[in-house]
Amino acid sequence: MSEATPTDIRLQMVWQAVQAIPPGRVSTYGDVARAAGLPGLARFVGYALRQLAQDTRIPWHRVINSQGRISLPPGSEGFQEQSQRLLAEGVTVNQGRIALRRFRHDFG
DNA sequence: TATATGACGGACG
DNA sequence: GCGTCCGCCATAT
Repeated sequence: MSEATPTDIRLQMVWQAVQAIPPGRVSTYGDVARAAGLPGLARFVGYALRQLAQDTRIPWHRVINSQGRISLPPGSEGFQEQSQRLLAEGVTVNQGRIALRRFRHDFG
């Protein structure tokens, strides 16, 4: 049996924080990291989302960068997927730019 | 062991 | 608004 490594634990924390983002709202990598108890590890959040399977039920599309933009290559499949999912939730997206209210995990 | 890369962020110019 | 640098963590080679 293999034990959970520190990285495995962190991945769980991040996914849990992402799952807490309600529909129609978005959060940033940095905020998710803080909500997961990993302040400053925004980059790790990107890594965590990258590990998700395509059939995951975790709302990864609600995570954008601090600039209010989608952090995926413009025009890429993932980019379009994220844009479409956000639009489907009523979130306004223009050329990868999100004009919307950020969801604050604890800070309302 | 060292270096490069990545779904980041903040400071600077 | 945009590009560059540096700091952050984990992984790939």
